[in-house]
Amino acid sequence: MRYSKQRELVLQQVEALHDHPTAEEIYQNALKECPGLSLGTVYRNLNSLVEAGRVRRVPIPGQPDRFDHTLSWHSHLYCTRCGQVTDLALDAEVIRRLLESQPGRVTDCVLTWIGLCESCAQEDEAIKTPVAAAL
Amino acid sequence: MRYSKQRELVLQQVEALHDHPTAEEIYQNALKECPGLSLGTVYRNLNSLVEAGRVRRVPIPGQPDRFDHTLSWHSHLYCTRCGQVTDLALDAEVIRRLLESQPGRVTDCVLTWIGLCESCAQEDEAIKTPVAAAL
DNA sequence: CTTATTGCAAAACGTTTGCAGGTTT
DNA sequence: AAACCTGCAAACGTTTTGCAATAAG
Repeated sequence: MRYSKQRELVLQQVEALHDHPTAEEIYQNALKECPGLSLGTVYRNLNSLVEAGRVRRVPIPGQPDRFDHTLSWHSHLYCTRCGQVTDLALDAEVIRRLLESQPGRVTDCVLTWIGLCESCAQEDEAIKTPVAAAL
Repeated sequence: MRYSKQRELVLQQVEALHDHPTAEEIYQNALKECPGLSLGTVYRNLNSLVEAGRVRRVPIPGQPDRFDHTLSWHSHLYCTRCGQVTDLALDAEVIRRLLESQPGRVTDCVLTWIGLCESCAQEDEAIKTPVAAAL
């Protein structure tokens, strides 16, 4: 893999944006520092960076892929209210038990939680109980 | 939700095809029994059946959605060699520990294993060790 | 000088949607 | 009759691709 200004910039963005940006978000941010950059190049570079193991792809059902600078294994919570994706650590022993219980030759595992993040869960609670919120 | 021949047929197909068919596969099979059926209708009905809880959607990263007649919670293995999706039971205690450890208000969880299914893992082994396979 | 990488635009892909007409209740 | 559902085709959002031009080694 040859050096390229564009790929370096894409990697920088993924490492700078810690909120699991989409390709489009990475593109919009990178554009500020490299006018003329094209979205296709961002996609191509994200693919090679994922393949090279420098970046992780975070697939979210029914949503565009996100990208993660954290390389160690963890799970994600997709909040259906605010759209935010947050990292969730998992008990190491639970992971080991999961991995050990699998037949075949597993190379990867995608674990995604769907629901409300902590702050949306709180807000939602407040909305559901307006009386309590007014106190 | 009103009765419709097309929706009934889509449901039948999901229940008949136990290999996690895609919308396209369901469409192709249903077409035999209902010529003139349209793909859009299959998508619409799959969506309403999922919403009604009669069918489960199985999202596979980078692949079209699959649909599952099994309603109880389980995980899936996507074989990157043959493309097959197989059900994988999970230890109930492990699931409970996973769910309990989550913050926010989780409503669903998608757990997908990526790798080789048992038969592809075997074949792959045979290819990698041709001498052993010849014995 | 060779070949990877780029920007651009077009296409691919899976899926949704608007509409006019047909079905169910 | 009112609502729902259909087929059709067009549109959608995300991602990939073919191409000629540019940049890296």
